[in-house]
Amino acid sequence: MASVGEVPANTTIYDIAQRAEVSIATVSKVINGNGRISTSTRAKVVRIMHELGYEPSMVASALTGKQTFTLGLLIPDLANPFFAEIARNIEDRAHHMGFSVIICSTDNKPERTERNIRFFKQKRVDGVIIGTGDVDAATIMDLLKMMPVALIARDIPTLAVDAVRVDDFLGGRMAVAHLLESGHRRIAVVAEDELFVSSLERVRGYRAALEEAGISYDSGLVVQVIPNPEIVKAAAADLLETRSDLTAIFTCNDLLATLVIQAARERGLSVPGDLSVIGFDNTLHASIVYPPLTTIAQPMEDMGRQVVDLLLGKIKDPTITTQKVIMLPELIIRSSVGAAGKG
Amino acid sequence: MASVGEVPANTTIYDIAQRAEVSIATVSKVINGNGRISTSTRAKVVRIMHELGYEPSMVASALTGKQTFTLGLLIPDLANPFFAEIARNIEDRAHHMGFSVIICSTDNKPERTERNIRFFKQKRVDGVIIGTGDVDAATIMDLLKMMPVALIARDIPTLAVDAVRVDDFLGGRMAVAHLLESGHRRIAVVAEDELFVSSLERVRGYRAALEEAGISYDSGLVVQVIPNPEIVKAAAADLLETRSDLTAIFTCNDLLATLVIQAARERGLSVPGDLSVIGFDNTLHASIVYPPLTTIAQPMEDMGRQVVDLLLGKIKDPTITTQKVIMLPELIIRSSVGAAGKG
DNA sequence: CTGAAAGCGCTTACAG
DNA sequence: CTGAAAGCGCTTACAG
Repeated sequence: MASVGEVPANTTIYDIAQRAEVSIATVSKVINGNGRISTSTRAKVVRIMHELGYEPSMVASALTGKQTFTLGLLIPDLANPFFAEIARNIEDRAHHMGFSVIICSTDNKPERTERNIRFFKQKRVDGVIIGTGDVDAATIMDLLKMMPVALIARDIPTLAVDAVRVDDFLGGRMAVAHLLESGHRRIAVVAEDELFVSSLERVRGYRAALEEAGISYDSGLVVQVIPNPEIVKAAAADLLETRSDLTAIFTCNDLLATLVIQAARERGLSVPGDLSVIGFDNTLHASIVYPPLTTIAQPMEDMGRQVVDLLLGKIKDPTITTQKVIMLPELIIRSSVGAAGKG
Repeated sequence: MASVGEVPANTTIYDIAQRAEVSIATVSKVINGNGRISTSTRAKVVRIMHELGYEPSMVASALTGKQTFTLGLLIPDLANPFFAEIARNIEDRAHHMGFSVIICSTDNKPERTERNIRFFKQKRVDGVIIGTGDVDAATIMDLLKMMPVALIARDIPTLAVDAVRVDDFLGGRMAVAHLLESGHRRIAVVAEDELFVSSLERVRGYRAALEEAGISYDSGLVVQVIPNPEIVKAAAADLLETRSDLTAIFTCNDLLATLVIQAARERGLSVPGDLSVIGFDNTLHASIVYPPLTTIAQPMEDMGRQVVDLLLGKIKDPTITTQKVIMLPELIIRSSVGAAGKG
């Protein structure tokens, strides 16, 4: 009963003004709750807006020079559980603050990235969050001329741009330290390709942990893959074939961990009996898979909230200080890591 | 080198017109590729737009009465793998057709749903796709007065609204038929609550399959849960405890299947040795979990593409015929179903 | 407390 | 082939 069916769908501020016998300026003021309006006219206007089911046009108000209250989000793939969870948390926080978000998956393909960035510009989004690895410093600087930008789950340290990420180096180090503590010495690492800068950092952490333990680096134990299930499994199978001395593998995310476990199982190895595997991210996957994954957790909820808050801060006041927020990863112990020497 | 750094970020059509020594109407025509423009002026305008790094404002062009080239998408939860994959496919198709999509997760909470729908109206999206179960017929009819609507992965058969979904009834029947063929007779079903209408249909399929096999219906074998991991596992444990005659369970989605398998394993039951489990959806999960899930596949890619095409068709021509597209599910055999009577 | 008027950056007939 | 002008639905000083 709130809306009268006969009224044309595209009711405007003029219709409201006319019926309420006030000016559109007055209507605008009650909509936005600013200016001094008498209680009675306010009530009248509100009632009429309600009766007509009027919804003010954000496109018109955006044109008037205000914001679009829209954020752009660039991620590699929405179907990737980690980015789906990140996107969900970003969405939640943005909505809470009155912003909507346009999510774009790029698959790390330059032409898609470029297209989406142009799209964001044309849409006049108020700011953009970048979670893909294929946007270079020059592109970001260019974008920064038009609107605030914030990085999520990655960073370009040399660039003055807000960023929130987990300490990937530390996380990688923690993962390998846990493996070392469990007695493992021959430890491989499976990482994503260089488009995922974070993977590189995690591998650095892997090297640091080994070094600290006095274990010499063996480049044959480092494998980089593109995130395709078949390719990952093949790479893992190859690794297990050629390096039978392996007792543990650190995989740079949970999905890789799952695939590596499958590859191990297909070769008759039990996890963690014959092979220990530790993941990274702590997505929904980690707890649902068998065996449940010991992994390094990223605080995805905090990260999503923080990156939105940083970006909105910049939107409100462009002169605010740029920040690099680095969150601490956390070791989550489940069942995919066992003591060495049982195999 | 395409853009000149000194130019203010907010270049408008007036700036282009001025520098190109033409009218804004002419610039508008070259942007949109309509009207007759001489090759030389076109070239000149294009060059200047390039030099100034000009991107036309979609908010201004939207206001002029055209479209916003934006779609709204309402789903229960972006972090749910099924909806993440659906959203990804919708995004891909929409982008391909020049539209962006605003994704909103509602968690099936009425206040969120209502808020998001109002948001879509204010944003003047060109159409909305609904994949949540909590939007009733009245709300949809109301929304239809303002813009085209299409349903994904659900339907309200009595309502004249475009919809694309899989045949849930048939899928449920196929799942249980497969279990029956494997010799199972005592088969339970674990479904989501009634907000997921599709779950109800799948349970109907379950009943039909049993009936056709001459097995009488046992309401104690039907359990409904809300999709919370702990609750699902508790419900499954309870079911396994009280009904030790069970040899198979049909779960209404892959996530439930995974949780049921965990619950079974925690009770010392092996899958499929002691208990067979068949899922639904065929998300990424199904192939990644252990044991890999035998499940009923939904053609998510086709569904995403189709629902976008239906909606865009309606946007282009509102008088076009409304369609209910029902896709066929497909049985995907992996390893979670075994022959009965081994336990 | 209220309103007239200019302006946001485009598109679209219409005239030439 | 090109341009002047009206209009899309708002907001924002400014005046009263």
